[in-house]
Amino acid sequence: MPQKKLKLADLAKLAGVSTSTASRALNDNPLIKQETRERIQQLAKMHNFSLNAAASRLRLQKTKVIAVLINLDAETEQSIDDPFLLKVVSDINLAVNRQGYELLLSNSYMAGEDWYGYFIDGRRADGVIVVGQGKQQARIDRASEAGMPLVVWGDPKTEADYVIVGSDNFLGGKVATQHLLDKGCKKPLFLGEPEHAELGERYKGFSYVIAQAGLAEQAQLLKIDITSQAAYDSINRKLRSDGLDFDGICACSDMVALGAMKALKERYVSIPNDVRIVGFDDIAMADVSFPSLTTIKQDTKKAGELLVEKLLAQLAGEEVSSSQVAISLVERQSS
Amino acid sequence: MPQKKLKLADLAKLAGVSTSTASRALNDNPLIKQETRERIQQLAKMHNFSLNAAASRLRLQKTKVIAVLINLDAETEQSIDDPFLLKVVSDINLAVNRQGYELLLSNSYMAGEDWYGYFIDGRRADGVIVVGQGKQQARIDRASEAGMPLVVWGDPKTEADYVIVGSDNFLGGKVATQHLLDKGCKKPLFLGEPEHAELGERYKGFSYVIAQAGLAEQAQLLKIDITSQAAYDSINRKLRSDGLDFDGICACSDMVALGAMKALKERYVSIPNDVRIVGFDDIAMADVSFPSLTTIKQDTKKAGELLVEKLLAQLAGEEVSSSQVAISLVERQSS
DNA sequence: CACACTATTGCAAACGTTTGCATTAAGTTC
DNA sequence: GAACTTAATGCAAACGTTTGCAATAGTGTG
Repeated sequence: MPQKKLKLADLAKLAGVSTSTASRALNDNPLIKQETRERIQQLAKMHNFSLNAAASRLRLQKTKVIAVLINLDAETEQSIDDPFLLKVVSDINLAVNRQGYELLLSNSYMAGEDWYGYFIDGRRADGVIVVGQGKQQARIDRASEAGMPLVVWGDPKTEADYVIVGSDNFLGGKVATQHLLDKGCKKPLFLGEPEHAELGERYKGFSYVIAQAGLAEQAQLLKIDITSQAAYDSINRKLRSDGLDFDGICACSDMVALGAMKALKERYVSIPNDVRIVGFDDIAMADVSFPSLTTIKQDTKKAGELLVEKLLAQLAGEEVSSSQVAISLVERQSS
Repeated sequence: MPQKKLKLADLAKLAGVSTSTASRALNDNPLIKQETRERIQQLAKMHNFSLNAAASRLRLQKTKVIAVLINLDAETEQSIDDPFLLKVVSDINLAVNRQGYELLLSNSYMAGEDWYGYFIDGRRADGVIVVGQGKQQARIDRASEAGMPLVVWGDPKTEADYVIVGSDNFLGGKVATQHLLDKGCKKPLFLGEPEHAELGERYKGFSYVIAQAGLAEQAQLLKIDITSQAAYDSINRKLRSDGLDFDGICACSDMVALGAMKALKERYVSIPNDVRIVGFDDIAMADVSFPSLTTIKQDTKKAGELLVEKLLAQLAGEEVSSSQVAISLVERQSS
């Protein structure tokens, strides 16, 4: 069996120094002679020594952990399945690691009501990144007021007293819509949920371009839940009741776009000839679907880095503010 | 600003008892009078008190944390993007929480060479769940030998001295292939990587059914990386060079199946009339694609629960063994 | 050589829990 | 009422780090 866990004191004894010296040596403290430092570090490596993180955290009052809180819808402790959100988490993970922090994956189920108490007082993490457009506004506000280091992935334009990082959704909506018009659409349809913070901005972008082009009369809005299933159902229903009274779809997400596409294809509506479609997110499937999906790409990699950067800056006591990451149009076959 | 963090001793003072009593009360220790217990628990809630996890872990030598290690391919610190793996992680997360544990999301980049040292000695987690068919065999073995509580998501049939949970891939391959034959395929093609543990089992299942049906001559194997892009490219290449010399595809994953489907659709090969396709995993997209994809569903929810259950059993000192979760055929339009 | 300085190292306290053991209070038995 | 049991609580040590301060050794100066 693995011999008893080596603690710092043991390592120090092996090296013939005091624990203090060993501790400092491992942390590359210049107080310790270069030579001694290296010797101890080598020794540590040789013996597969690792510091007890619990002890270290207790002493330092810092965890070197960032919690990522995935905002589940309501209290239905369902798992997330939106591939885009998972991608965001994955990119945050990378950024967190690159900064030498660890990632505690959590959700509103674990964290309960009092996020500040749970994460910060509980010394589980030094700060929190909230992912997911949730109904948890109240809890976020409370945690933020309590002084919890916090960054949210969402719509940066939202008025809030905490830092938000997200795409320029308004611009995204504009670009997508303008692209549809450039391709000749006369009767565009917005498919999504305008009440929602981020999606609402996209809708505003849509409306703005429509108004500029003087197409307000011909444009439509189809309010749906943001799932591919809902998109599929509602497009189906609409085709049955109204017929094909649109020639372009600006979808609030790729999953929604794909759901809509499926409904159209089933009814032999040609894409992009009869209807052009633009999605949002650029998930992996956008490229694989047929026809491949034109979409607004969100730079999740950059976003992950920004989120972490800003959180760390907060921890360092700096003043930080919300910011946007660029979006870009990825033109494929569906338009 | 939030008043100074309340510690257990403070709470005790407020309640007029000793720290020991307070501690026991919060842990519902029957040594303490019921009435006192309730009083203190209420007080704790009132003051939003939470225990310092770092201190608690130090004292208990337990973390109540489970690490999930995502096996990145090689050292290319790339993020994961396979939606299926992310789904697995998400379901593990749920199961972990349900058991009152927290989830540390990690990867080979953070954990370095010596997993035992990093997670266990380092008191970062009590046990580890490894996700993802990786090349990290050596590290897994080493950690397992060192006595690290460990469960792996993979192919349960693999000979190993650690516990593996996964689908019955052999059966999955058989069911998928049989389904193709039932639908009338005469010239089936397996699309995937037979060297790979899990995928290899699926291929064996494929081969088994083929042999039984006496179709060994007509069947083919197309070895590819397990990405939709590789599938798309290789099917394209094959169509160009060999023409359409197959009438069914047994794909090793849904992403691969979708990539293949795209290539076929682009060349106006009719699905399922000319070629029938069966995928593996049942990711969200399988239902949304057009035609929707027949596939072998892996029960990730059940798998997540099993993984966690077995890990906790190990922690409790029980003897546990590998096991399989059921698979099921989800029949859709592509066949 | 005494002095002041600097470069290294060690001592010991503190971080906030949990728990074995001792203690007290209350109840029971003869 | 003494002796004994049981119920409830408190004392103090321990978990393994990190770090302010003290101490020592080494170096150069007048």
